[in-house]
Amino acid sequence: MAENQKGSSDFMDEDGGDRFPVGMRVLAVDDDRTCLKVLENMLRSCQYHVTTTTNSIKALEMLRMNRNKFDLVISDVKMPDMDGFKLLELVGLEMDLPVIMLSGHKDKELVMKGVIHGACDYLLKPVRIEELQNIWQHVVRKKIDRKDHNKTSASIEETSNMAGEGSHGIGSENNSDQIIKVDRKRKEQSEEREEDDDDDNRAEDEEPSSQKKPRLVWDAELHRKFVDAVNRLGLDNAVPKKILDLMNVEGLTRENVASHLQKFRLGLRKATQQGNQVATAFGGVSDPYLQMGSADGYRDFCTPYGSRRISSTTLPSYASGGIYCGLNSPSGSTIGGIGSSLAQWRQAQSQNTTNPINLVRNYQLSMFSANQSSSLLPGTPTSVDLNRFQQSNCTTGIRQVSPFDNSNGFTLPSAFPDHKPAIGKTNNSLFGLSSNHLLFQGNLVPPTHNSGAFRNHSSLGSSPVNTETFDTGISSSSNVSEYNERWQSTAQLSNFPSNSLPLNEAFDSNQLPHNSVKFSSSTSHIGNSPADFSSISDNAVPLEDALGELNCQGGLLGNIIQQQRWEDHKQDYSENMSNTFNSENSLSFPNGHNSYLGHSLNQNNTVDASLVGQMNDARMKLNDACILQQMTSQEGLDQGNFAYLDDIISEMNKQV
DNA sequence: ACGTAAATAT
DNA sequence: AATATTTACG
Repeated sequence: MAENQKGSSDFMDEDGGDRFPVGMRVLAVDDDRTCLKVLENMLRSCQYHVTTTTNSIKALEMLRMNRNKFDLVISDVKMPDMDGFKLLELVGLEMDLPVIMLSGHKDKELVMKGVIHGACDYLLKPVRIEELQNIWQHVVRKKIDRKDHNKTSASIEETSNMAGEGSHGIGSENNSDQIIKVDRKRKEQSEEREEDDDDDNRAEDEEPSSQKKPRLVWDAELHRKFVDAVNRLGLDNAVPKKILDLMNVEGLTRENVASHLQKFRLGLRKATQQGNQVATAFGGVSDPYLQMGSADGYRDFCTPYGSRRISSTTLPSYASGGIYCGLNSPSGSTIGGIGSSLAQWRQAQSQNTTNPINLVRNYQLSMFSANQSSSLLPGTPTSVDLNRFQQSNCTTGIRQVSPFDNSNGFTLPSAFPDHKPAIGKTNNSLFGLSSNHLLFQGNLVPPTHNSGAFRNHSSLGSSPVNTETFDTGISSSSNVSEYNERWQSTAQLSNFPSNSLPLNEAFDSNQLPHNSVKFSSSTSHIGNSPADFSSISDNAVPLEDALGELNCQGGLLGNIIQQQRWEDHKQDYSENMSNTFNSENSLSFPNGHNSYLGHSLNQNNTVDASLVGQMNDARMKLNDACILQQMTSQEGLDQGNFAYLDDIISEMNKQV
């Protein structure tokens, strides 16, 4: 009756309860073929789905191989190779399935042994069908026990899920909480499945009595909490348990956190490593972009939706591009702002992360290295690191849940309720970035003068945008509007789901708050490309985020980032920078949409490879600088470390 | 309780 | 095939 299977999977559910015993999947084990046959027939008559085998070892293999494919095991006690007790023991250990022992002897000892080993019942041989008709109760009992256990051990929030048992316990509905469900043990699986007497295969229904823990997905919100917790604890004290407490997420287990922490640290490590590599190649490598892409394991860098990449072979070094990373100057009012406590920063961060846009960005941005972080402040992960991790996630995250893909049930608006700017302005002052803007200056960037340049242009649907203009390399004298148009289109094309809200609108510079980090690049006069590209993501983005932003923009548009503060020192570092900053004509560029540009670019072979190379450099340097900046801020060593920053800048200048 | 590595799931 | 998560273990 393989047909009944269907029902068996639901039998536990409220609704499926009606037919429950019918189709219950039973594995009968007995070395005595005759007895087995008899048993089988009786079980069948009870409407159970029966699978039989005369070999206990084989039985175990079958169970291991078909986890969740059996609801109950009924086994003879005395068997060669492996007796029923052993089987019982292993089953109990590995799959927590109800096991009924069968024996021709009623020795108290044996019965006791069976019970001790976890047998849920001990039947004496000859078994009467009446006895078998009720064995399903053990399945139910088991299930109930498990349920209770879970509830006590970890507050499983989804009682409903529990009821459903087999259902998946992750309520992704509310981004904030995840639910973990029943746990089970998993084991190795031997791959062979053998003959048995009759059928054995099952369709893969889901929830018999044993099942694995549902996979927890670390969505942005959850991760945000995680990062927040880690931040609060400090990387050194951030241990699973503490993090778990801080996160305060129902159903989340320490293991979950530990696991995530593991990955997190790994990401951190990689990041730093990568950073070092980059540092090494600082002046030479022409295509760090690609290197990073494959070297650090973060594939699809900036191209979460696409796979096309720019060929490294076509990446000549970029001569005219340069990067100026003038994080806030060591002097100036900003510094005062920097005084904000880490706590504040954290708050800001969390707030920020809460922002839909940021979230999106996080998902999209790729992570970049921050080499110096470790060397400068050993053991003191910087927020950049954390961010980096987040970013790394985005790459993969996108795969699972695209923030832009409504089909995933991931809804930006609802998922990220507005948070009151408890810290308001403080928010951005974190790293002295408050009220400062990161200026993006690049010679390759298209000129823009309309603040609304990046607004949605629905017309762009899905058709490929002409991006020949991206070939700008250095020449680019194409007219501004055209550029804008293209950028817009391109960006949009890949960025905004047709039905999504025009995030752009939200970021219209006009509507943006002041204290946010901004990226603005204005006409660049460096080299000979009068290109001008300015973007402002004015959304109270903490440095961390700003970094991400920069990474993307810098990487894609390849250019220079500068903070307003930079002005103070621009002369010292670069003449080119002068008067290149005007955040006025800048257009708002929605956070996180930069990567799309990259994507678009990638899709166009027309992109000037050199640009990419340069962008990478820029990005990396920017990173370094930012990190430094960050560290400085955190450590209050602004002045002291500034020298370093200078170096970085000088380095960048050289390139230019 | 931790952290790391192996096992699995996607 | 590469990652992300879950488990097993010391």
